[in-house]
Amino acid sequence: MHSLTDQQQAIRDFIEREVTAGRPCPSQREIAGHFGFASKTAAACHVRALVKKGVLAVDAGKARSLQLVSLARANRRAAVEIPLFGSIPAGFGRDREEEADECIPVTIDSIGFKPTRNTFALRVSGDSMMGKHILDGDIVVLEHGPEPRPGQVVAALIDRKSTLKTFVVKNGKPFLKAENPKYPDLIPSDELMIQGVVRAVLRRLEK
Amino acid sequence: MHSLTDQQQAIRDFIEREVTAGRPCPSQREIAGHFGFASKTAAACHVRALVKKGVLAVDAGKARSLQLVSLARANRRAAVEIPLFGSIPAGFGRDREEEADECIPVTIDSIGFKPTRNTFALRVSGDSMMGKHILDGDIVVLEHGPEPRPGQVVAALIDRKSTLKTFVVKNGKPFLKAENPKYPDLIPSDELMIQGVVRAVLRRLEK
DNA sequence: GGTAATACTGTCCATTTGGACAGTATGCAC
DNA sequence: GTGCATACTGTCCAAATGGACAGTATTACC
Repeated sequence: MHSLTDQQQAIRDFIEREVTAGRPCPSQREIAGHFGFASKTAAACHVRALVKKGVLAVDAGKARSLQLVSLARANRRAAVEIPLFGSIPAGFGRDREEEADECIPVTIDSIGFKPTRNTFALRVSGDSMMGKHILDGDIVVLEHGPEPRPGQVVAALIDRKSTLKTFVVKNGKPFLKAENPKYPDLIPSDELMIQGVVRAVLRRLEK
Repeated sequence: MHSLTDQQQAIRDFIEREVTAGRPCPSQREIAGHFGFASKTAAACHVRALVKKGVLAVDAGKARSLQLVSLARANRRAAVEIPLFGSIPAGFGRDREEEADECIPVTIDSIGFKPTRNTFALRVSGDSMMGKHILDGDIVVLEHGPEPRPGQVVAALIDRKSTLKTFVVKNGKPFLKAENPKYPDLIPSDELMIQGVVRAVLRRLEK
Protein backbone atom coordinates (compact mmCIF):
# COMPACT_ATOMS: atom_id res chain seq x y z
CA MET A 1 0.00 0.00 0.00
CA HIS A 2 1.33 3.40 -1.00
CA SER A 3 1.39 5.92 1.79
CA LEU A 4 -0.29 9.26 1.35
CA THR A 5 1.57 12.50 0.72
CA ASP A 6 1.04 15.35 3.16
CA GLN A 7 -1.29 17.11 0.75
CA GLN A 8 -3.29 13.96 0.09
CA GLN A 9 -3.54 13.34 3.82
CA ALA A 10 -4.76 16.91 4.36
CA ILE A 11 -7.47 16.47 1.76
CA ARG A 12 -8.49 13.12 3.20
CA ASP A 13 -8.70 14.71 6.66
CA PHE A 14 -10.78 17.58 5.31
CA ILE A 15 -13.27 15.17 3.78
CA GLU A 16 -13.40 13.20 7.02
CA ARG A 17 -13.97 16.33 9.11
CA GLU A 18 -16.82 17.47 6.90
CA VAL A 19 -18.53 14.10 6.75
CA THR A 20 -18.17 13.19 10.42
CA ALA A 21 -19.47 16.64 11.34
CA GLY A 22 -22.67 15.65 9.57
CA ARG A 23 -22.18 18.09 6.74
CA PRO A 24 -22.66 17.01 3.14
CA CYS A 25 -19.67 15.54 1.39
CA PRO A 26 -17.64 18.38 -0.19
CA SER A 27 -17.64 18.75 -3.97
CA GLN A 28 -14.41 19.03 -5.93
CA ARG A 29 -14.83 22.80 -6.13
CA GLU A 30 -15.43 23.08 -2.41
CA ILE A 31 -12.25 21.13 -1.73
CA ALA A 32 -10.34 23.42 -4.09
CA GLY A 33 -11.89 26.45 -2.41
CA HIS A 34 -10.96 25.25 1.08
CA PHE A 35 -7.33 24.73 0.13
CA GLY A 36 -7.13 27.91 -1.95
CA PHE A 37 -6.66 26.14 -5.28
CA ALA A 38 -7.53 28.33 -8.22
CA SER A 39 -8.49 25.30 -10.27
CA LYS A 40 -10.82 22.54 -9.18
CA THR A 41 -8.82 20.14 -11.29
CA ALA A 42 -6.19 20.15 -8.56
CA ALA A 43 -8.76 18.80 -6.13
CA ALA A 44 -10.02 16.32 -8.72
CA CYS A 45 -6.46 15.13 -9.26
CA HIS A 46 -5.93 14.52 -5.55
CA VAL A 47 -9.25 12.76 -5.28
CA ARG A 48 -8.21 10.50 -8.14
CA ALA A 49 -4.95 9.75 -6.36
CA LEU A 50 -6.79 8.92 -3.13
CA VAL A 51 -9.11 6.59 -5.01
CA LYS A 52 -6.13 4.95 -6.68
CA LYS A 53 -4.53 4.41 -3.26
CA GLY A 54 -7.68 2.82 -1.98
CA VAL A 55 -8.58 5.20 0.81
CA LEU A 56 -11.45 6.84 -1.06
CA ALA A 57 -14.34 5.52 -3.12
CA VAL A 58 -16.34 7.47 -5.68
CA ASP A 59 -19.56 6.84 -7.54
CA ALA A 60 -18.61 8.07 -11.00
CA GLY A 61 -20.73 10.95 -12.18
CA LYS A 62 -22.53 11.38 -8.90
CA ALA A 63 -22.23 14.68 -7.11
CA ARG A 64 -20.70 14.63 -3.63
CA SER A 65 -20.21 10.89 -3.70
CA LEU A 66 -16.82 10.64 -1.98
CA GLN A 67 -16.76 7.82 0.54
CA LEU A 68 -13.86 7.26 2.90
CA VAL A 69 -13.10 3.57 3.01
CA SER A 70 -11.96 3.59 6.64
CA LEU A 71 -15.10 5.46 7.64
CA ALA A 72 -17.31 2.93 5.94
CA ARG A 73 -15.73 0.33 8.18
CA ALA A 74 -16.33 2.47 11.27
CA ASN A 75 -19.96 2.85 10.28
CA ARG A 76 -20.48 -0.85 10.54
CA ARG A 77 -19.46 -0.53 14.17
CA ALA A 78 -21.89 2.31 14.55
CA ALA A 79 -22.79 3.61 17.94
CA VAL A 80 -26.12 2.61 19.37
CA GLU A 81 -27.92 4.91 21.74
CA ILE A 82 -29.10 3.22 24.90
CA PRO A 83 -31.26 4.98 27.46
CA LEU A 84 -29.59 5.99 30.70
CA PHE A 85 -31.80 6.19 33.77
CA GLY A 86 -31.07 7.82 37.08
CA SER A 87 -33.49 5.28 38.45
CA ILE A 88 -35.38 2.62 36.57
CA PRO A 89 -39.09 3.25 36.16
CA ALA A 90 -41.47 0.47 37.15
CA GLY A 91 -42.87 -0.22 33.70
CA PHE A 92 -41.11 -1.30 30.61
CA GLY A 93 -43.34 0.12 27.96
CA ARG A 94 -42.52 1.38 24.54
CA ASP A 95 -42.05 4.89 25.84
CA ARG A 96 -38.96 3.73 27.64
CA GLU A 97 -36.59 5.97 25.75
CA GLU A 98 -38.58 9.06 26.43
CA GLU A 99 -38.58 8.41 30.14
CA ALA A 100 -34.84 8.15 30.19
CA ASP A 101 -32.86 11.02 31.63
CA GLU A 102 -30.55 10.86 28.67
CA CYS A 103 -29.05 8.45 26.22
CA ILE A 104 -25.50 7.30 25.98
CA PRO A 105 -24.08 6.10 22.72
CA VAL A 106 -22.14 2.88 23.00
CA THR A 107 -20.48 0.76 20.40
CA ILE A 108 -21.02 -2.93 20.15
CA ASP A 109 -17.36 -3.61 20.69
CA SER A 110 -17.03 -1.50 23.81
CA ILE A 111 -19.65 -3.40 25.78
CA GLY A 112 -19.06 -6.74 24.12
CA PHE A 113 -22.55 -7.38 22.78
CA LYS A 114 -25.18 -5.87 20.55
CA PRO A 115 -27.65 -3.76 22.49
CA THR A 116 -31.30 -4.63 22.02
CA ARG A 117 -34.52 -2.92 22.99
CA ASN A 118 -34.07 -4.48 26.40
CA THR A 119 -30.69 -2.89 26.97
CA PHE A 120 -30.44 0.12 29.21
CA ALA A 121 -27.93 1.90 31.37
CA LEU A 122 -28.06 2.96 34.98
CA ARG A 123 -26.02 5.53 36.80
CA VAL A 124 -24.73 4.05 40.04
CA SER A 125 -25.12 6.14 43.16
CA GLY A 126 -23.64 5.20 46.48
CA ASP A 127 -21.08 2.66 47.43
CA SER A 128 -23.53 -0.22 47.68
CA MET A 129 -21.64 -2.36 45.18
CA MET A 130 -18.09 -1.50 46.12
CA GLY A 131 -17.64 -5.12 47.19
CA LYS A 132 -18.23 -6.00 43.54
CA HIS A 133 -15.88 -3.23 42.39
CA ILE A 134 -18.70 -1.09 41.07
CA LEU A 135 -18.28 2.45 42.35
CA ASP A 136 -20.35 5.57 42.86
CA GLY A 137 -20.71 7.36 39.53
CA ASP A 138 -20.08 4.30 37.39
CA ILE A 139 -22.50 3.57 34.59
CA VAL A 140 -23.70 0.01 34.36
CA VAL A 141 -25.17 -1.42 31.17
CA LEU A 142 -27.93 -3.91 31.85
CA GLU A 143 -30.10 -6.24 29.89
CA HIS A 144 -33.72 -6.68 30.80
CA GLY A 145 -35.30 -10.07 30.53
CA PRO A 146 -32.85 -12.94 30.84
CA GLU A 147 -32.85 -15.10 33.98
CA PRO A 148 -29.82 -14.15 36.05
CA ARG A 149 -27.22 -16.75 36.84
CA PRO A 150 -25.71 -17.05 40.34
CA GLY A 151 -23.03 -14.46 41.01
CA GLN A 152 -24.31 -11.99 38.46
CA VAL A 153 -25.17 -8.48 39.52
CA VAL A 154 -28.76 -7.46 38.95
CA ALA A 155 -30.81 -4.30 39.37
CA ALA A 156 -33.87 -4.75 41.59
CA LEU A 157 -36.71 -2.38 42.32
CA ILE A 158 -37.02 -1.52 46.02
CA ASP A 159 -39.28 1.32 47.19
CA ARG A 160 -39.58 2.54 43.59
CA LYS A 161 -35.80 2.90 43.49
CA SER A 162 -33.56 0.48 41.71
CA THR A 163 -30.69 -1.01 43.65
CA LEU A 164 -27.89 -3.24 42.50
CA LYS A 165 -27.74 -6.65 44.12
CA THR A 166 -25.88 -9.89 43.63
CA PHE A 167 -27.97 -12.83 42.53
CA VAL A 168 -27.16 -15.94 44.61
CA VAL A 169 -28.69 -19.36 45.13
CA LYS A 170 -28.76 -20.73 48.65
CA ASN A 171 -30.18 -24.17 49.43
CA GLY A 172 -31.60 -24.29 45.96
CA LYS A 173 -33.55 -21.09 46.42
CA PRO A 174 -32.76 -17.84 44.60
CA PHE A 175 -31.89 -14.83 46.72
CA LEU A 176 -30.69 -11.33 46.16
CA LYS A 177 -27.65 -10.56 48.25
CA ALA A 178 -27.47 -6.91 49.18
CA GLU A 179 -24.04 -5.41 49.24
CA ASN A 180 -25.60 -2.32 50.75
CA PRO A 181 -25.82 -2.36 54.59
CA LYS A 182 -29.05 -0.37 54.42
CA TYR A 183 -30.93 -3.41 53.20
CA PRO A 184 -31.26 -6.93 54.63
CA ASP A 185 -28.58 -9.26 53.44
CA LEU A 186 -30.73 -11.81 51.68
CA ILE A 187 -34.03 -11.15 49.99
CA PRO A 188 -36.05 -13.84 48.23
CA SER A 189 -35.76 -12.90 44.60
CA ASP A 190 -39.43 -13.52 43.82
CA GLU A 191 -40.47 -10.74 46.20
CA LEU A 192 -38.68 -8.19 44.08
CA MET A 193 -38.87 -7.07 40.51
CA ILE A 194 -35.59 -7.77 38.82
CA GLN A 195 -35.08 -5.09 36.23
CA GLY A 196 -32.01 -6.38 34.51
CA VAL A 197 -28.69 -8.15 34.63
CA VAL A 198 -25.50 -6.08 34.60
CA ARG A 199 -23.52 -6.79 31.45
CA ALA A 200 -20.92 -4.05 31.42
CA VAL A 201 -19.43 -1.37 33.63
CA LEU A 202 -18.27 2.03 32.44
CA ARG A 203 -16.18 4.27 34.63
CA ARG A 204 -15.08 7.79 33.78
CA LEU A 205 -12.17 9.00 35.84
CA GLU A 206 -11.49 12.61 36.60
CA LYS A 207 -9.14 14.54 34.42
CA MET B 1 -44.19 18.51 16.81
CA HIS B 2 -46.12 17.06 13.89
CA SER B 3 -45.72 13.35 13.45
CA LEU B 4 -44.62 11.95 10.13
CA THR B 5 -46.96 10.27 7.68
CA ASP B 6 -46.17 6.71 6.63
CA GLN B 7 -44.79 7.90 3.32
CA GLN B 8 -42.65 10.57 4.93
CA GLN B 9 -41.35 8.04 7.44
CA ALA B 10 -40.51 5.65 4.61
CA ILE B 11 -38.55 8.35 2.81
CA ARG B 12 -36.77 9.36 6.00
CA ASP B 13 -35.84 5.73 6.61
CA PHE B 14 -34.58 5.35 3.05
CA ILE B 15 -32.30 8.34 3.48
CA GLU B 16 -31.07 7.00 6.81
CA ARG B 17 -30.37 3.55 5.37
CA GLU B 18 -28.36 5.00 2.49
CA VAL B 19 -26.36 7.39 4.64
CA THR B 20 -25.61 4.99 7.50
CA ALA B 21 -24.56 2.36 4.97
CA GLY B 22 -21.85 4.81 3.92
CA ARG B 23 -23.37 5.50 0.56
CA PRO B 24 -23.73 9.05 -0.72
CA CYS B 25 -26.87 10.90 0.25
CA PRO B 26 -29.58 10.18 -2.36
CA SER B 27 -30.61 12.95 -4.76
CA GLN B 28 -34.26 13.87 -5.24
CA ARG B 29 -34.37 11.87 -8.44
CA GLU B 30 -32.84 8.84 -6.77
CA ILE B 31 -35.47 9.00 -4.03
CA ALA B 32 -38.19 9.23 -6.67
CA GLY B 33 -36.63 6.32 -8.53
CA HIS B 34 -36.44 4.15 -5.42
CA PHE B 35 -40.12 4.68 -4.61
CA GLY B 36 -41.24 4.42 -8.22
CA PHE B 37 -42.35 8.03 -8.56
CA ALA B 38 -42.56 9.17 -12.14
CA SER B 39 -41.81 12.73 -11.10
CA LYS B 40 -38.96 13.83 -8.92
CA THR B 41 -41.13 16.66 -7.67
CA ALA B 42 -42.94 14.12 -5.48
CA ALA B 43 -39.67 13.37 -3.72
CA ALA B 44 -38.85 17.07 -3.51
CA CYS B 45 -42.23 17.71 -1.97
CA HIS B 46 -41.71 15.05 0.70
CA VAL B 47 -38.25 16.35 1.42
CA ARG B 48 -39.70 19.81 1.88
CA ALA B 49 -42.27 18.41 4.31
CA LEU B 50 -39.56 16.60 6.29
CA VAL B 51 -37.55 19.81 6.50
CA LYS B 52 -40.64 21.68 7.64
CA LYS B 53 -41.20 19.08 10.35
CA GLY B 54 -37.65 19.49 11.52
CA VAL B 55 -36.36 15.98 10.95
CA LEU B 56 -34.30 16.87 7.91
CA ALA B 57 -31.89 19.68 7.08
CA VAL B 58 -30.90 20.82 3.61
CA ASP B 59 -28.21 23.12 2.28
CA ALA B 60 -30.18 25.00 -0.34
CA GLY B 61 -28.83 24.52 -3.82
CA LYS B 62 -26.29 21.91 -2.82
CA ALA B 63 -26.54 18.50 -4.39
CA ARG B 64 -27.08 15.57 -2.04
CA SER B 65 -27.09 17.78 1.01
CA LEU B 66 -29.86 16.09 3.00
CA GLN B 67 -28.89 15.75 6.65
CA LEU B 68 -30.99 13.84 9.13
CA VAL B 69 -31.22 15.90 12.28
CA SER B 70 -31.29 12.88 14.59
CA LEU B 71 -28.30 11.44 12.81
CA ALA B 72 -26.37 14.67 13.02
CA ARG B 73 -26.72 14.45 16.77
CA ALA B 74 -25.47 10.87 16.71
CA ASN B 75 -22.59 11.89 14.48
CA ARG B 76 -21.37 14.40 16.99
CA ARG B 77 -21.15 11.46 19.33
CA ALA B 78 -19.42 9.48 16.64
CA ALA B 79 -17.35 6.50 17.51
CA VAL B 80 -13.61 6.95 17.48
CA GLU B 81 -11.28 4.03 17.11
CA ILE B 82 -8.58 3.92 19.72
CA PRO B 83 -5.78 1.39 19.66
CA LEU B 84 -5.92 -1.38 22.22
CA PHE B 85 -2.62 -2.86 23.33
CA GLY B 86 -1.95 -6.06 25.20
CA SER B 87 1.16 -4.31 26.41
CA ILE B 88 2.34 -0.83 25.58
CA PRO B 89 5.34 -0.64 23.28
CA ALA B 90 8.24 1.54 24.37
CA GLY B 91 8.02 4.06 21.54
CA PHE B 92 5.21 6.34 20.62
CA GLY B 93 5.81 6.82 16.95
CA ARG B 94 3.40 7.40 14.13
CA ASP B 95 3.02 3.70 13.53
CA ARG B 96 1.28 3.38 16.85
CA GLU B 97 -1.96 2.14 15.40
CA GLU B 98 -0.32 -0.58 13.41
CA GLU B 99 1.41 -1.98 16.47
CA ALA B 100 -1.84 -2.24 18.35
CA ASP B 101 -3.35 -5.68 18.80
CA GLU B 102 -6.70 -4.30 17.77
CA CYS B 103 -8.79 -1.19 17.94
CA ILE B 104 -11.86 -0.57 20.00
CA PRO B 105 -14.39 1.98 18.91
CA VAL B 106 -15.51 4.23 21.73
CA THR B 107 -17.85 7.16 21.79
CA ILE B 108 -16.93 10.47 23.29
CA ASP B 109 -19.79 10.28 25.73
CA SER B 110 -19.00 6.82 26.98
CA ILE B 111 -15.52 7.73 28.16
CA GLY B 112 -16.34 11.33 28.97
CA PHE B 113 -13.79 13.07 26.76
CA LYS B 114 -12.70 13.34 23.17
CA PRO B 115 -9.95 10.88 22.33
CA THR B 116 -6.84 12.34 20.72
CA ARG B 117 -3.83 10.83 19.04
CA ASN B 118 -2.44 10.28 22.53
CA THR B 119 -5.36 8.19 23.66
CA PHE B 120 -5.00 4.46 23.84
CA ALA B 121 -6.50 1.48 25.61
CA LEU B 122 -4.89 -1.28 27.60
CA ARG B 123 -6.24 -4.68 28.51
CA VAL B 124 -5.70 -5.28 32.21
CA SER B 125 -4.24 -8.60 33.21
CA GLY B 126 -3.91 -9.75 36.77
CA ASP B 127 -5.37 -8.44 39.95
CA SER B 128 -2.71 -5.83 40.52
CA MET B 129 -5.19 -2.97 40.67
CA MET B 130 -8.02 -4.65 42.51
CA GLY B 131 -7.43 -2.22 45.37
CA LYS B 132 -8.44 0.47 42.93
CA HIS B 133 -11.40 -1.55 41.72
CA ILE B 134 -9.83 -2.29 38.37
CA LEU B 135 -10.12 -5.98 37.63
CA ASP B 136 -8.50 -8.62 35.44
CA GLY B 137 -9.94 -8.34 31.94
CA ASP B 138 -11.02 -4.73 32.27
CA ILE B 139 -10.06 -2.33 29.52
CA VAL B 140 -8.61 0.96 30.67
CA VAL B 141 -8.55 4.02 28.44
CA LEU B 142 -5.44 6.13 28.97
CA GLU B 143 -4.09 9.40 27.78
CA HIS B 144 -0.42 9.78 27.03
CA GLY B 145 1.30 13.02 27.87
CA PRO B 146 -0.33 14.90 30.70
CA GLU B 147 1.39 15.10 34.08
CA PRO B 148 -0.48 12.80 36.46
CA ARG B 149 -2.05 14.22 39.58
CA PRO B 150 -1.76 12.48 42.93
CA GLY B 151 -4.16 9.59 43.31
CA GLN B 152 -4.54 9.00 39.59
CA VAL B 153 -3.78 5.61 38.14
CA VAL B 154 -1.01 5.53 35.57
CA ALA B 155 0.53 2.93 33.30
CA ALA B 156 4.29 2.56 33.74
CA LEU B 157 6.79 0.55 31.74
CA ILE B 158 8.62 -2.05 33.85
CA ASP B 159 10.75 -4.74 32.19
CA ARG B 160 9.21 -3.88 28.82
CA LYS B 161 5.79 -4.64 30.29
CA SER B 162 3.33 -1.97 31.25
CA THR B 163 1.90 -2.09 34.73
CA LEU B 164 -0.77 0.01 36.34
CA LYS B 165 0.31 2.01 39.37
CA THR B 166 -1.10 4.76 41.52
CA PHE B 167 0.67 8.11 41.32
CA VAL B 168 1.31 9.53 44.78
CA VAL B 169 3.36 12.35 46.24
CA LYS B 170 5.23 11.71 49.50
CA ASN B 171 7.32 14.38 51.19
CA GLY B 172 6.99 16.47 48.07
CA LYS B 173 8.47 13.78 45.84
CA PRO B 174 6.50 11.89 43.22
CA PHE B 175 6.28 8.13 43.58
CA LEU B 176 4.47 5.30 41.92
CA LYS B 177 2.63 3.17 44.40
CA ALA B 178 2.38 -0.40 43.30
CA GLU B 179 -0.81 -2.16 44.14
CA ASN B 180 0.81 -5.35 42.94
CA PRO B 181 2.72 -7.27 45.64
CA LYS B 182 5.23 -8.45 43.02
CA TYR B 183 6.75 -4.99 42.86
CA PRO B 184 8.17 -2.72 45.55
CA ASP B 185 5.62 -0.49 47.11
CA LEU B 186 7.09 2.87 46.18
CA ILE B 187 9.13 3.61 43.09
CA PRO B 188 10.50 7.07 42.29
CA SER B 189 8.46 8.11 39.30
CA ASP B 190 11.41 9.54 37.40
CA GLU B 191 13.02 6.10 37.21
CA LEU B 192 10.13 4.82 35.15
CA MET B 193 8.55 5.76 31.90
CA ILE B 194 4.98 6.78 32.55
CA GLN B 195 2.99 5.79 29.49
CA GLY B 196 -0.32 7.35 30.33
CA VAL B 197 -2.94 8.35 32.84
CA VAL B 198 -6.05 6.20 33.21
CA ARG B 199 -9.11 8.18 32.19
CA ALA B 200 -11.81 5.53 31.93
CA VAL B 201 -12.49 1.92 32.79
CA LEU B 202 -14.53 -0.48 30.69
CA ARG B 203 -15.68 -3.79 32.04
CA ARG B 204 -17.52 -6.46 30.09
CA LEU B 205 -19.29 -8.97 32.28
CA GLU B 206 -20.03 -12.50 31.23
CA LYS B 207 -23.35 -13.29 29.71
C1' DG C 1 18.63 12.10 -19.94
C1' DG C 2 14.12 9.98 -19.63
C1' DT C 3 10.13 8.54 -17.11
C1' DA C 4 6.80 8.87 -13.64
C1' DA C 5 4.45 10.86 -9.86
C1' DT C 6 3.15 15.04 -7.66
C1' DA C 7 1.02 19.52 -7.73
C1' DC C 8 -0.99 22.65 -9.70
C1' DT C 9 -3.74 26.55 -13.58
C1' DG C 10 -7.30 27.10 -16.98
C1' DT C 11 -11.01 25.84 -20.16
C1' DC C 12 -14.90 23.41 -22.30
C1' DC C 13 -18.82 20.47 -21.92
C1' DA C 14 -22.38 16.92 -20.90
C1' DT C 15 -24.79 15.53 -17.06
C1' DT C 16 -26.69 15.95 -12.64
C1' DT C 17 -29.23 18.37 -9.67
C1' DG C 18 -32.33 21.48 -7.06
C1' DG C 19 -35.92 24.99 -7.64
C1' DA C 20 -39.98 26.90 -9.51
C1' DC C 21 -44.27 26.52 -11.66
C1' DA C 22 -48.66 24.41 -13.50
C1' DG C 23 -51.87 20.95 -12.76
C1' DT C 24 -54.72 16.79 -10.70
C1' DA C 25 -56.73 14.21 -6.95
C1' DT C 26 -57.80 12.83 -2.09
C1' DG C 27 -58.92 13.35 2.64
C1' DC C 28 -59.87 16.21 6.63
C1' DA C 29 -61.16 20.07 9.60
C1' DC C 30 -64.09 24.07 10.10
C1' DG D 1 -68.14 24.91 0.52
C1' DT D 2 -63.48 26.61 1.68
C1' DG D 3 -58.96 26.02 3.05
C1' DC D 4 -55.16 23.11 3.82
C1' DA D 5 -52.01 19.29 3.94
C1' DT D 6 -50.91 15.23 1.45
C1' DA D 7 -49.51 12.90 -2.73
C1' DC D 8 -48.49 12.84 -6.81
C1' DT D 9 -47.37 13.94 -12.76
C1' DG D 10 -44.89 16.78 -15.98
C1' DT D 11 -41.99 20.52 -17.71
C1' DC D 12 -38.47 24.14 -17.93
C1' DC D 13 -34.28 26.19 -16.40
C1' DA D 14 -30.15 27.91 -14.12
C1' DA D 15 -26.70 26.48 -11.23
C1' DA D 16 -23.78 22.94 -9.53
C1' DT D 17 -21.00 19.31 -10.63
C1' DG D 18 -17.74 15.76 -12.51
C1' DG D 19 -14.86 14.52 -16.50
C1' DA D 20 -11.71 15.28 -20.09
C1' DC D 21 -8.08 17.76 -22.07
C1' DA D 22 -4.04 21.02 -22.61
C1' DG D 23 -0.31 22.94 -20.32
C1' DT D 24 3.53 24.13 -16.61
C1' DA D 25 6.76 23.14 -12.90
C1' DT D 26 9.08 20.26 -9.44
C1' DT D 27 11.01 16.22 -7.51
C1' DA D 28 12.51 11.49 -7.29
C1' DC D 29 14.19 7.40 -9.45
C1' DC D 30 16.53 4.56 -12.84
